[in-house]
Amino acid sequence: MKLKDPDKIQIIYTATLKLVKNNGLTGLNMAAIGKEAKLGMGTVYVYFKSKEELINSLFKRLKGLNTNRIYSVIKPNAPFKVNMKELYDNYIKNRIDYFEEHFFVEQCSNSHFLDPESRKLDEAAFHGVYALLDRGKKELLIKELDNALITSHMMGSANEIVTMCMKTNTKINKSFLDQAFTLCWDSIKR
Amino acid sequence: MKLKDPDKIQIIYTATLKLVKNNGLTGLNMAAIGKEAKLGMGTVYVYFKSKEELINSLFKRLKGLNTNRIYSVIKPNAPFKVNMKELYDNYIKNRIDYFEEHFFVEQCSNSHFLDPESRKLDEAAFHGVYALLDRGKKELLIKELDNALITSHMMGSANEIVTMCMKTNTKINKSFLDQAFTLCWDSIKR
DNA sequence: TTTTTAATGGAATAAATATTCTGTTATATT
DNA sequence: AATATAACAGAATATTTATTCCATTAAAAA
Repeated sequence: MKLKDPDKIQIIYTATLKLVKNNGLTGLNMAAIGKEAKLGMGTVYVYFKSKEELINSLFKRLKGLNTNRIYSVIKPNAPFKVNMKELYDNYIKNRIDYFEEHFFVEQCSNSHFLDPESRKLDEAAFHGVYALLDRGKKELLIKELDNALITSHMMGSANEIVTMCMKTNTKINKSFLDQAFTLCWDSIKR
Repeated sequence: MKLKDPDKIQIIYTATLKLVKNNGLTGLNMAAIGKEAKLGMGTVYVYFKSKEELINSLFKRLKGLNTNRIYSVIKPNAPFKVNMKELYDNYIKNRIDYFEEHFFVEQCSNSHFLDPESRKLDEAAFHGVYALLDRGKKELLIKELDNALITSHMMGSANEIVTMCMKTNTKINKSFLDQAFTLCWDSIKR
C-alpha cells in the first residue's frame, strides 16, 4: 500500500495561504486550492475531510507557530528596555516574514469558519508580555497604565506600520525600525 | 404605478451590516439579507442588480460618510495640540459609534468583491491629516518623522484599542480617552 | 374611478462550489 | 515478484447560493 506523503499537507497549506493573500478568504474555494497545489480534488480530501477542517487546522497550526516565534524572545533577565526593543523588533520581523500567515489568521478570526476550539486560541498568549510590562512598572521605567491598553497601543501601531509598508512597498531597515520603536518607547516611558 | 420606496436601500444596508458583523463577510448571502430586511429576494434585486453591486455600493457610501465624519474636525486655525486631541477623540468616537460600518469596510478591503473604483477610495483621505502634521513639524511641536509612519502609528493604535475595548466590553470614558491620547502625544512630541 | 406600471414576495432556475465516487497508480508488505 | 492497500486525479454528483421569473399588489396617472 501507499503511504500518505508527509509533504502534501504543507503543500496544501502553502497553496491556501497564497490564494487567501491574493483573493481574501471570501475568494477561497477548493478547486482553486487543488489547482494551486497541483493536486486533484480527491487528494485534497484525503488529507482534509472538508474545507472547514482545512481552514481550522491551518489556523490552529499558525496560531501555535506564531505565538511561539514571537513571544519566545522574552527574557526575564535582560534589562527591561533592551527586552522591549528585542520583542518589538522580533514582532515586526515576524509580521513581515510571515505576512501571508498573519493575514490568513486575521481573515479567519473575522469569518464564520472557525470552530469553538480555534476561537479559544485567540485569547491567551499575552501572559508573557503582561509579566514583562509589570516588571517595567515595578522598576519605575514605564507608566502605570493598564496592560491591555499598552499592549493594544503597541501591537496596533506595529501591525498598521507593517501593513502600510507592505502596501507602499517600503523596505523596513534598521533606522526605520529604530524610529518606530522610539515612538512606542516614548509613549510608555516614565 | 408604484414608486421605489426610498427607505428600502437603507433597510437593506442595515441588514447587511448586521449580518456581516455577526457572521463576517464570508458568511453573507442574499437569502439572509432578504430575511433580515424582511423583504423578498425579488425586492432586493429591484434595488441592487447583484450581490457584488450591493457590497460595492454600501462600501462607497460608508467610505464617503466616514471620511467626512472623521476628518472634518481638522481646523487649520486651532492650536496644533488641541486639534490633534480633537481629531483623536473624534476618530475613536467614530470607530465606536460606527463599529459595524468600519468592520464592514475592513472586511471588504480584504475581499475579492471590490471593483477598481471602490479600491481607489481606499487611498486618499489622509491629505488633511498630513497637512496638519506638517504644521506641527513647522511649529517644532512634533518630531520630524514621515507622515505615513506617524499616521499608521496613531491610527493603528487607536483601532486596536477600540477593538480591544469592544472585545472586553470596556466602556471608554473621558479618563481612558485622555490616557490613550497621551500615549500617542508623548510618542510624537518633540 | 379606471388604468397602467412598477414594486413586491417567494417559488423556480441557474450558477458556483463543495464533496463523493471510480478507475488507476504507486508502494509497502508478504 | 506478487499482492493488497491506500494515495491519487479528475469526472460526476450534491449542495449551497445567486439570480430570474411570475403572479399579485400598491399607488401614480389619466
